[in-house]
Amino acid sequence: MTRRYYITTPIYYVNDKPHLGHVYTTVACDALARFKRLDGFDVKFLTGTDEHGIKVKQAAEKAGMDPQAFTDQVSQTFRDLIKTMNYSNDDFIRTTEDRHEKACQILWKKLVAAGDIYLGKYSGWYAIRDEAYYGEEELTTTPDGKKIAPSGAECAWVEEESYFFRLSAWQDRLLAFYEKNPDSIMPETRRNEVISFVKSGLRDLSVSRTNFDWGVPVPDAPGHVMYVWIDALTNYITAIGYGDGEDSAEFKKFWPADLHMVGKDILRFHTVYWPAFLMAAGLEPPKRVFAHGWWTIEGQKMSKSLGNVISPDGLVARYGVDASRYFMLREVPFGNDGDFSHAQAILRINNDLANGLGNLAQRTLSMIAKNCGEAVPAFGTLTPEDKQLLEMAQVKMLAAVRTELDRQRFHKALEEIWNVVNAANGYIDAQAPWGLKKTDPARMETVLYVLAETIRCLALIVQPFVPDSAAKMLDQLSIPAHNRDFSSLDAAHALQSGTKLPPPQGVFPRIVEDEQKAANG
RNA sequence: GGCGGUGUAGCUCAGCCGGUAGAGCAGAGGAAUCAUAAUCCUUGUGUCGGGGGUUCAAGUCCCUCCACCGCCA
Repeated sequence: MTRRYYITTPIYYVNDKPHLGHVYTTVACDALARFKRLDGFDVKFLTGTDEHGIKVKQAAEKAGMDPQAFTDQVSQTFRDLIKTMNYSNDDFIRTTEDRHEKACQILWKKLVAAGDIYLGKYSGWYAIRDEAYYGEEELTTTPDGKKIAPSGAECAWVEEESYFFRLSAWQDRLLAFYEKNPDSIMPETRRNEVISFVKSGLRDLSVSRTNFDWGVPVPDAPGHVMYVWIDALTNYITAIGYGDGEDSAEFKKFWPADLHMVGKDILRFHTVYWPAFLMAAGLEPPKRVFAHGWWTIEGQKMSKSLGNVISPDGLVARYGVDASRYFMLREVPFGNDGDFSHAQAILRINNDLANGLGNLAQRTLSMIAKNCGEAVPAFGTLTPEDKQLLEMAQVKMLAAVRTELDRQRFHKALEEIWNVVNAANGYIDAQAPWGLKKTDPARMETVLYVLAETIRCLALIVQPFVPDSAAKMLDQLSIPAHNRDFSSLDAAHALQSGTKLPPPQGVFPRIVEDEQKAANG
């Protein structure tokens, strides 16, 4: 059995500056990718940027730049996040790369050969600003006869030659696919939306444009470039070598993707258009598309005009990478919308990370440093309490977390982990090793051993979420690099008594802000 | 308007195929003092949105009304 796992973020449109929303999607994928790697899978984790389209072309002109130079620059702001947020992506795709043009054209030709693409004429009310067509009934007319879209953009009647994808022919096969693969769209409420959309009937899809040239040229059709979706969605197969043909080893290995993570705004494209394109080309649809929710900021929509957009740099400067990652994944049931409030972030970070896991490690390791010769203590006969905690940490926790993450329930996975953190803090209080120090030093060592071993397990499993902090904890337990994947998360790989330990250091700092700053948000 | 969803403790949310409500956080009280002024224990009498119905029994099923949200290229 191939234990492989292919996970993707959307490609981000370079017209936008990176913000909390982008980071949220990618962090979720990153945590999953890291988890799967540690769990023994051969993982491919892809992210990238979407760089074509009339808007980009215009933005480049406005900046007085060549479009390629312009996208090079803007795309870089997204690549910078790899360091800022500590992403572990295996590749970064850009739609302006040669390999992508190749892949798009191969796919296009497949669709043509299958008879699913034909030349037609597109006409309608077009708003350049929105890069979108509107129906007559959506428009309002100004006194001087201008047609205005609901967005406020001015529209003009446009007719152009365009290639169409025969989406209308795929309705039944799409519905059959959803039926047979109930987990292919999550959460369930999104699945319902998609199904009802498809049931309401599908129109053919315009898939080329002649009014701009910043895109992938349509094969054998001078003047046409591919329009948005074939170009953008194809990135998922480009990155695994589809440009070298569908027999390429990497493509065979990684397709179909296990998970396309998307924001709910692009759900339809991923669950209707994309599977239809793929099936038409004789390829399998992705196994799952998961649409997560949006963040509001202190109860308000995130928007430039409100000036409440959270930048990745700002986020990390304030809380640190790991704490930021933790908060995003822990605070909200994944799939729901959530609110980002600084007060809540501080509460969560301080309670769970600093006071919970961080303090547990610190109190345990400093007792060991002071009382056990700076080495992993010896242990005697284990009591039922000892065994119970170890069983939780070494056996049950990983299974539970695995189950939750396989359904993208990040908050639940973290909750499972923190059940063990809380149990350990309860255990240390009940056992009171600081009292045993005088009455029964041998028992004290056993208790500290059980705690240290529990912390080892916790540090291992927390790696996907807070990679740097986890590494520090593992360093403090002198765990070698080759014993840090989940195959070591069991009793057989437990700490060896006598192993020298470095001096303990705090791993999760408390966030302390003066009231003024906290009040201002 | 059509389809779907939500409305449960101050806040965020669990409550599977019905048997008289739970968790975390916040708040209150206490214990302990190893630790990042951290930890542990105790503490929840809520019209389960309103009204009606089915049932021995309904947040849990049915109808209806109200509010909010999503999708309808």
